[in-house]
This record gives sequence, C-alpha cells and structure tokens, in this order.
Amino acid sequence: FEKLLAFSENFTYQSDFDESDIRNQIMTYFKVGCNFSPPNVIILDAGDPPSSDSAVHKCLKMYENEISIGNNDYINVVADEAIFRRGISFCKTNNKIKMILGQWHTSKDMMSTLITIFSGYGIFNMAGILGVRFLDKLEKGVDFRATSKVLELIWVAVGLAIHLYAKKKEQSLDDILEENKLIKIWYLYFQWASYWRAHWFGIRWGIFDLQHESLKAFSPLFPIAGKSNYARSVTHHIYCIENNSRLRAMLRVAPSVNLTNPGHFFAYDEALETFGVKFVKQNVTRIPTDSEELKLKIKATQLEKERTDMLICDYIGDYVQSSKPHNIQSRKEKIWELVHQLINAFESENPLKNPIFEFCNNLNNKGIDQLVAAGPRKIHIQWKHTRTRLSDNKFCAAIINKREVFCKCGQKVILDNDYDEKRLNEHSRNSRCKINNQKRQLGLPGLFPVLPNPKKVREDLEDSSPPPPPPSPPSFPNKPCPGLHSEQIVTYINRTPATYGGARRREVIGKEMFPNKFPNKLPFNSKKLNKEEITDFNQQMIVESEWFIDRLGKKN
DNA sequence: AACGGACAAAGTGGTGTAAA
DNA sequence: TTTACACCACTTTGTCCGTT
Repeated sequence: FEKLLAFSENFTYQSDFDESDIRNQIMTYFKVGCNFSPPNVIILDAGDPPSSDSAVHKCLKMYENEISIGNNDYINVVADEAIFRRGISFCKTNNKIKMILGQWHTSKDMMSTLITIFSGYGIFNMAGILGVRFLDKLEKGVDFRATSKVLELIWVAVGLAIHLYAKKKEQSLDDILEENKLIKIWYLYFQWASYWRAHWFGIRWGIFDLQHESLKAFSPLFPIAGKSNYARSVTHHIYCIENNSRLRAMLRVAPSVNLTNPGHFFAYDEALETFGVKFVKQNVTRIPTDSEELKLKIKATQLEKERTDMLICDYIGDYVQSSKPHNIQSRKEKIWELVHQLINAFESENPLKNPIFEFCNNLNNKGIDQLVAAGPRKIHIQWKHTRTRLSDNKFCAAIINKREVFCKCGQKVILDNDYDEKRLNEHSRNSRCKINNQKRQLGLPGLFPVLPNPKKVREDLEDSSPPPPPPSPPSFPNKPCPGLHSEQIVTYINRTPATYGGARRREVIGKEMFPNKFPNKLPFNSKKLNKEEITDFNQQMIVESEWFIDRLGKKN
C-alpha cells in the first residue's frame, strides 16, 4: 500500500492520467508470473444440481472414481463458494479430494461486500456521477466486469481525492483522518477496496502471495456484510492453505493453477450465466495426466473453446469491449469530475450536506463511528499456540516439530501441548537455562560466564537431526560492568591463562581421538603426538569450545 | 582425575477439566 | 470436538562430595 500511496503522490499534480495508467504503474511493482506451459484441462461430467450436500458429495465421489489416482495423490477441486462449502464436509472423510475456493467468485463477492457496506455512505451517488445507469444491477453485481470497473473507478477517484486534499492542506494522512470523519470513511473504502484490487491483481497476474494475503486482510469484512457463508468458506480456505505447505508451494510455484483456474472460472461462470443456465455450475479439476479422458470429452472441450475465447478476451485486457456497453465513456473526465467534487465535499464546512452524499442514511455520526470501529485491523486467524508465536519466543532457537523446540541455551525442550511456549518459558526460568539465569552468571558479570561444567557431547544430537537448524550459539546478554575500566579488562584478559573453554577436558578428548596411542590407563600426553595429530587435536578442542578470548580485545 | 552414590531440580508423559 | 491449562507421578539430568 505504501507503494500505491507513494505513486499516487507522484502523480498528484498531473491531471491527465486515468485508471489504466495507475494500473500500469502498479504492475511495475510486481513480477508478473505467466511463463508456463498450458495445463491439461479436462471437462468432466456434470452431476446433479449441487443444491444439496449429498449431490455434491456424489459428484465429488464420481470425479474421484473417474480419475485414477495413486494412493498418495489427491485431486484439487476448485469450486465456487456454494460447492466449496458443501465439499468441506466431504473432504474431512476423504483425503483424495481437496477443495480450493475459486478465487474469481470470491473476488466477485468481495465487490458485493464492499457495495453492501458502503451503500449507506453514498457509493451509489458516486457511481451516478461516473455515469452508471443501472444502479440496481450494480448492487447485485450482475455484470462482473461492469461492477469491477465501477468500483475501480471509484477507488481511483477516492484515492486521488484524498491525496490531493492532503496535499492541499499540507497535512499528513493521519492528521486528516483524525479531524475529518467523512474522509475517514472514504479512506476506509480506499483501503478495503485496495485489498480487493490487490486480490484481483493477484489473480490476474498470477501472484499467489499478493492474492492470498489480500484475501486474508479482507476476510473480516465478509461477516460484517452479513455474508456468513462466504465468511466461513473463506476462513476455511485460508486455513487450508496456511496449513498445507505443499499446496501453498504448488500454488506459488505453478502459476498455472494459480492463474488459469480463477481465469477459467471466470469464463465458465460468465458463459453459463450468459446462456441462461441456472443452478448448474461447473467444477474444474486440474490433474497432471490422463489424456484418455480428454479424448472422451472432446465435445465438451469444443464448447470450452468457445468460452475460453471470452476468457482470453478478458485476460489480454480488452477492456474496450466491456466498458462501452456500460456507459462508462470518457472515463478520464468523469474521474476527475468526481475527484473535484469529492475534494469540494471534503473542504466544505458541512460535508454531510453535499449533494454527493444526499440520501445517505448512514452518513451521520453514529453510522460513521460504527464503520470506523469496524475499520481495518490486523486480523490473525490464528490460535494462541502457533508456530509463529512460538518462534517469536525470546528463548526459541529452533523449532524441531510441534512438540519439540531448542532453547537458545541449547537445551531441547519438549512442550506440553503443540506449539505451547509455556514449557519453554518454564525452562528459561530454571537454573539449568544458562541464557536467562542470573545465578549461573559466575565470573565477571556481563563479560562472559564461566561455564562450571563442560558440556557433554552435543554433536551427535545435532548431526542426527539435519532438518532442524542447530541452535544458534548462546548469546549472552552483555551488560556494562560497573567495576572495571577498560584497561583493567585488558589486564585481566592478558593475565587469563586460557584462550578458549567450554569444551571437555583435553585429556578426555585426546584419549577419545587417539585410542591407539593411549590405551586404557595410559595418561594422555600431547608430546606423544606428531604435528598433524596436534593440529587435529587443537581443531577438535576449538570445535568443542563454547567461548574463546580474543586478546586483541574483540569479544566473541 | 575419575568414579560413583545421594540428593535436588528440571523435564516429560499422562490425565483431567473448563471453556469455546 | 478442540484448545488451553493445571496438576501429578515418574524419569532424567545436574550437582555435591567422598573415595579410589
């Protein structure tokens, strides 16, 4: 968003650009991932009308049988909200089918949500200024392209107006938001609509992260607008993706899934609605192989081709077609007209009386406060015990799995419950944890602790478990020493006989390394070693050491 | 120094319960 | 049913200290 805002500032005083310039500008910030080979798309039989749970389940079962899949494979079924919702229960009992929420439908509903929420705040009047004729159709979101167009135009206009206003007043956005409630409302619209746009761009350009994150940010609006079904499904969808790294990686790495599926959805759904077919919506499944099926479905594929043309038309960006029939001509002038009207409204003494906002029943103080209270918040769809939270713990060095974690002191701690940091905290408070425990800080406080007992061999522990990164070496908190001046420290260091420590005794190590030279009771003696052996021996000592003194004064 | 026993403290697995 | 939390019994680890 900062990027978006920043470029809006740049354009502040040029008034000869329109929303497509902005679109291009945004596009430069992201890498468009679309270099992929076309996936195999197979059209499957249509089942019963998916108006009940059992019908959907039957349909999914049928897909599963039709497509022969290995034991470890599963089908990802992309579906719209209604099917997705019914499919959830099916997935729980059958791990061969995984549901993905079709993002195009989601995007469509995001728009509808935006309209619902801001309908009381004058969004229709703005649309009217932009020249939209059929406001009732706008509300229902009948025509996806037209609606998205209008919302985008309003978004651009609002963004421009707010930034111009801020520039005129020479105030920061935060200050303005404090004093002007009207702007606050539309700034909120700007933000939410930005999430929607980001989601949309994420779909169009195959940027999975952008799409996913913005959907996450937008999700709290669904319940507010009374779209409980979508709220539930989106939450589940996000949950599935968050918890399935394989799926996430697939969506991210293979833009084909990411890009074509929502795109295809667009085509199917729009085509079907154009032909007047009701209640029957197509599922699209993407599977890696199986050309036999493809041959069998040539007829369906031919139909598909027709529809795909429409997809491509939209996908390439043939916006002229879609904008003309909907009375959005000369958009540039209209946008700027709206921008100026908005600025006037913002500047006027009593902005609520402005014609733009007439007949807006929610546009009073109470309504505004309500909306502001529901404003953008960081929503985490997370529980208390999560991996993220655990890894944020001060003492967490590495997470081995959901029940095991390394403390920074090197101690492995087994957790009471999954990702529950309680035991880790408990451990850190104990004397055995050398990171936090003051009792253990013998020697010079704040310089380096004297480790009373050399650590037992820890290498085997780390070597045997390559996946978790070995715990980082203990970083002791360095506190300023009150009683020593720097020269004294230097003197102390120079008088200290040892250079490194924390390892096992040299005799033990020596006997272990050269069992042939020092059998049984024969004491270790470094003089019995040759040059190479001494080098090896010293290296081993350094490897096992946990600290060493740099006499030049650099602490390590 | 190495070893081993006694003791204390910390770690772990299991269970139960309340709340959502 | 899931999550969070507390409690308890048992195991493991660390420390002290005397003996070899």
